[in-house]
Amino acid sequence: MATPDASLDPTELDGYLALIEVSSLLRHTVEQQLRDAGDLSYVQFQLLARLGDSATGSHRMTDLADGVVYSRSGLTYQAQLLEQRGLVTRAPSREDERSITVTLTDAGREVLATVFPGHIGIVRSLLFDALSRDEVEALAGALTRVRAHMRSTPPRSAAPRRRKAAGSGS
Amino acid sequence: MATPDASLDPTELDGYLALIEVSSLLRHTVEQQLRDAGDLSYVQFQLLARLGDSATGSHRMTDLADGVVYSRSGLTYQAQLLEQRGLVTRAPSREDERSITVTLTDAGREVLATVFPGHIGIVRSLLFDALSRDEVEALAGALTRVRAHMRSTPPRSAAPRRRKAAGSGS
DNA sequence: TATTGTTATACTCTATAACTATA
DNA sequence: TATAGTTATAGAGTATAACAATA
Repeated sequence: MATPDASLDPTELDGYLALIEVSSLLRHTVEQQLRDAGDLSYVQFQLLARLGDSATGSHRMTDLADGVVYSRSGLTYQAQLLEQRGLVTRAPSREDERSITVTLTDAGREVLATVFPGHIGIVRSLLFDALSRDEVEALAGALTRVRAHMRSTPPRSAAPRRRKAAGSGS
Repeated sequence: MATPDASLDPTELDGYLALIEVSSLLRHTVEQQLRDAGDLSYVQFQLLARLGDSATGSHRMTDLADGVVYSRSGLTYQAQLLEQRGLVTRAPSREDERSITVTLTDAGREVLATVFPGHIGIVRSLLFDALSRDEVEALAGALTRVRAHMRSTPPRSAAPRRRKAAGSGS
């Protein structure tokens, strides 16, 4: 068998398959927990968490979209759901009237706080309890590298808000 | 306790966040490639690949469901789509008339072959090109450990009456 | 009665395109 | 014209429960 670019050695293949299964199972388990504990989808949780991480508790819609890799309409949809539940507010920005500033409410922080311990508990028990300290560091190190690589790699279609240069006459 | 179970140290947190983003992006990119190259969803690809890995090219529905973590109805849905496209056949098993044996067709193998190089190419360029050999091994090692741990951990709620012991390989 | 699988159905989520409004 | 966001809409995917058939 040849080993051209389009192949993986056994270690790589195993790593890839393990990554898929691990992330899949972790995601699945976490989603259930989030649903049970706070009636949140994973995306909704990510949005709230992102707002919670911000010093102001706010972000523009566009900034929220970046990193969650979603279509704008998808973000609008999720933001509406969160707003309806009173977990965030949406208000036009004064600096740029085109922008909408999304802000975490107290209720939003509460839900986040309610959900967080269980979330972390799952990540710990499912992901990290199996690993030694060295392995944790190796894993984090490798994945951080990969993440940086991915971020710097032209995603060929996940461009933030680039219109597709679809040839002639749009 | 200063560091209770329900918390993660910075390295762990970073590792977790990196895992989420990496797997998410990888999945997203691969899904597009599979869609473009073979009009397959990731789940459909997984099912075909699983059949392709089998010596006989066949599996029972139940065996296919295991490891893809889906509901049975979800599997039926996907299997129907694949059958309609002629990529698999479904036939009752003679050993156990309750079981359905799903078998990869030549057309299925063809699609798999068409799609595979691009798939692998993405995994390589996105995931492994950023890592040294040592990192690849460390990543694979850690994730393999985690996977084994997860497989041996009671899914806490995804087990109606599923008492299937014996963790299998791969 | 337990297991294998299907069907019916409802729902969530995502993506595309057309649209409004501001820069 | 380009950017920020929404709306309309359509489709894929998933889960649950009821169901039939075999062990």
